[in-house]
Amino acid sequence: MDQNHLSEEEFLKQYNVGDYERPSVTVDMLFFTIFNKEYEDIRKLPEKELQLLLIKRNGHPYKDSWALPGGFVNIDESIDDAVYRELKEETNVEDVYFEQLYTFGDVDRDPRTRVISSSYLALTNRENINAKAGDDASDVAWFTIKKTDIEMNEEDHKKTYYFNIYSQEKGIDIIYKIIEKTTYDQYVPNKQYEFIPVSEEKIAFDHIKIINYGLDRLKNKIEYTPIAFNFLPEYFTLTELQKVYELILGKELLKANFRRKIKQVVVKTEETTHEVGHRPSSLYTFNKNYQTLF
Amino acid sequence: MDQNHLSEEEFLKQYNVGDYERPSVTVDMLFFTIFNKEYEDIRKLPEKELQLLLIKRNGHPYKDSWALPGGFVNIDESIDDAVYRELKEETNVEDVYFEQLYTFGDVDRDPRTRVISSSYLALTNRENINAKAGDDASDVAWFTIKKTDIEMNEEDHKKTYYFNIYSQEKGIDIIYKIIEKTTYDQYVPNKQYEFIPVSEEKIAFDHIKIINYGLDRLKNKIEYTPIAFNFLPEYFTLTELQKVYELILGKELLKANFRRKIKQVVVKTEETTHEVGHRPSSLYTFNKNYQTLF
DNA sequence: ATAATAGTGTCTGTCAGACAATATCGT
DNA sequence: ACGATATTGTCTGACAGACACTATTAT
Repeated sequence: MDQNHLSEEEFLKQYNVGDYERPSVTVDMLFFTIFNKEYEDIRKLPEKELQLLLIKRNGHPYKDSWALPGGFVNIDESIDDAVYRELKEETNVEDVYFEQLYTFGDVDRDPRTRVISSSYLALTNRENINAKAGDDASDVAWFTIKKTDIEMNEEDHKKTYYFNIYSQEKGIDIIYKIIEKTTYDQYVPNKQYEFIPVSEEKIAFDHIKIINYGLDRLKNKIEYTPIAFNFLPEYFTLTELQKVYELILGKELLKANFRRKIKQVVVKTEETTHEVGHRPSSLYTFNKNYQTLF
Repeated sequence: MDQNHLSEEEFLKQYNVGDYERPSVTVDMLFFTIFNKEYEDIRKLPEKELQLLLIKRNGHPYKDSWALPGGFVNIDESIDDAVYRELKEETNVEDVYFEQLYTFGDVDRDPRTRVISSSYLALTNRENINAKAGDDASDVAWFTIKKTDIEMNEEDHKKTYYFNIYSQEKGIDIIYKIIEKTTYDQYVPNKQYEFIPVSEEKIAFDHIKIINYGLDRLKNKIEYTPIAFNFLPEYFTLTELQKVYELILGKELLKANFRRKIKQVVVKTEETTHEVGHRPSSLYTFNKNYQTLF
């Protein structure tokens, strides 16, 4: 019995949700894949690119800007279910690794109304994906993501780099300049985003911030979890795996050291690559019984 | 102009939020401090305990159970602002480190209505805090948190431990048994919570899950960020700092090694402890110009 | 002297970074 | 033979874990 002499059952029966204003809750998805860019010289291995799925907005606000796919969380589905549903709706894939990133809840994120958005990271290899434009989108495209360091000041705890989001196929090039500063009183770096106008194309809402947040997570997690394997097919070469790591970490690795490191995480198969114009490579699989990663 | 021939300004003017059902959004706060438990023998150093603030629920549901402090996110405030406001309301502190943990959004979290909750970690040292019971609470208390390993099976990727939440002062003892399993197809361990009834007292909602999530984050982050310093006053001894680390990590550390490790992160002052019944210790401060942590 | 804590030196094994050397395929 | 990639061996320095030893205070 509570102070109104109601049992829990009675209380829930008479409970009224109330009609004060509630924010809308949405999910935004960072759907990353790795794209193999083939060379004309078949003896050379394809170059890998980190790509992100963006949709072109059909209506206001941010009309004609590129936004993360996503949508509202329905009243009768969990946040994870909403992500699952949206992934299936927009890309027709079901079996994709995803994880929650961060929930963005600033008041002025969306000029229409108050929107709180949980961002999610989704990773897969490029096969079987057919992204299609939904109601709210006039176009869908995979964008290559690249960061280029401009300046690194160790003493100052300051880091400046270009953030390049482009689609060669569509002829779109979007550039932001990002300045990261770690101040004395907080160890979470402060990030400042500046749009560099090279064309009319832009990233909608605060999505550039979310994209960068996702890249940071990816970079951290690849060091101590096996997320990298989500980007690759079941069988892959060690050079392919290494290139995934190099792409996410943004630096080159030494082959011998990399192989020593991931030895316990992969299993060698009898199969090799064929007709590649050079020494064939053994194919490996992910070792599901790895103890610790690295 | 969009498909209805409206400019962005016109669009926003006529935009209607719509009246479909929206979930409620709340924040739940994990407010951790470290408590110094003094010994009668003044020559012995106080033992440190990790403590968490919980409130006793006044009404249904989970009446008389212990819950995390928190509340609704208002329509005109950011999630962080809501946390800031709640922290001030419930504990009257303003200058506290906090960070977002995870947003829990299962459909059946709260029997009253659909509630999506962002959990936050808040850390401070115990001074100047006066928690008070709010409207929805009949009591507030600091609970000591302890984990005791029962079983660790390396091959099986299985870990079992007791999760003990108690207040000696109030004579309350709450125990859960947690089983963590890492299965082949996912590297995020699956956690199973079992309430061990030693008394009538319980943890409300899914808050035991949130508490455990926060402890995991704390354990991870203490290794590569200076969060530990939030638990200590401005000046502290290295033994105190080490005990904070031991508490969070759940294992003893070797003094010489610990000191070598944190050398660059602290600054030695001229001051020492006084009248402690043994050799006095130098007092140290956090070095704000640390380059990397460990 | 003893209890209790503070503070330092050093041995050892592990591991990451760097680099070198050898192997195998197609043209 | 050459171009391209595959695969393995090993030297070195940094660093974490373990342990031992010395120092200083109050009772």
